[in-house]
Amino acid sequence: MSELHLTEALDTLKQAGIRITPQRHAILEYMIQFMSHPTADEIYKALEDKFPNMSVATVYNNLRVFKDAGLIKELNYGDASSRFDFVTHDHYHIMCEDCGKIVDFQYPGLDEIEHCASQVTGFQVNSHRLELYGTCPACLAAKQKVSS
Amino acid sequence: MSELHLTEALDTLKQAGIRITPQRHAILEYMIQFMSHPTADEIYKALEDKFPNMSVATVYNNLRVFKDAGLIKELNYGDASSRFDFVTHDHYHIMCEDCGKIVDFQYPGLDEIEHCASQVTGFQVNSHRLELYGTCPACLAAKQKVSS
DNA sequence: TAAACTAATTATAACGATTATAAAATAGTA
DNA sequence: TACTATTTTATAATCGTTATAATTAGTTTA
Repeated sequence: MSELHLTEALDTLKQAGIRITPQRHAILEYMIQFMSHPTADEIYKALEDKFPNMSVATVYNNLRVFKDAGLIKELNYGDASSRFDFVTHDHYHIMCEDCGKIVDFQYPGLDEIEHCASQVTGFQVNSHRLELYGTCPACLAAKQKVSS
Repeated sequence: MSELHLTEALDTLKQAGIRITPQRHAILEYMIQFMSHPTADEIYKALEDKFPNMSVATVYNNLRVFKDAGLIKELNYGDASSRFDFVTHDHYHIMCEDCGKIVDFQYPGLDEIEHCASQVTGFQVNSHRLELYGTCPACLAAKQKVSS
């Protein structure tokens, strides 16, 4: 399953004429295997055993390469580091405001809103970003315990 | 109209025990009058005639104060500077990927999606963020001209 | 397979937005 | 008017990210 994602991803790169280096292979492998939403620095730290000489710039460069190739998405959160998300199927994110955990969830097409906005503003709409914020079950439970 | 927003905003601050300084007054006035989505630096530059000695830190500090008081919202765009939006009624933003222009538009309640996500993930949902991206009419026209 | 060409990596320094700090100034109140 | 906590200012620091230039290494072609 995750093997498939990896070979597909490598194929996409090859198609686009992008070289497959060991570092790129490892970064992709990491993102697919853990399916988390890591920062560039987390990836860098996770791979420093395997690549003691790898530069942070390499991580950033390659994340941009992957992003341009459509393999991953970048999630911005103001001052904090960007997080990167391997693209599988369309999904949205819900983030815990207490612990920062990010959970995926699916929701059927919001194409409707893109169409509506296009009508009203005259924009040609390419994409949208939707995120929810709240408190995750674990943090809810923790709060419950404190207050009781 | 914008007068009303200003006095309301000042009132909110007073209620919260936050002092009204000339700088705060001017920043609020600027945001309400132009109803744009300025960066901290744009505000800083716009007010440097009135306050030649004002520090950038003052702008940042007060934007945070206003944000905590619920008067404004912060819009993050990765590496680029945050933009700040005076809160009036609920609306969403659509951004031009070519020139960076941000336009407001309204769309009736997406409470449905908050409810749905809550069911699926077990989160308590507090808020959401939705943004659209595309090309504005002016940039569309410019492209048309070039290609014809 | 080896040479050649080009792209990628590394190490480092730079950048830019934002924040921390400490001293000076000031708003709000008694 | 005087007091006191808050705010402003000026400056330096921080941190994520990117630019640069030299070195290394994929890939292609002979």
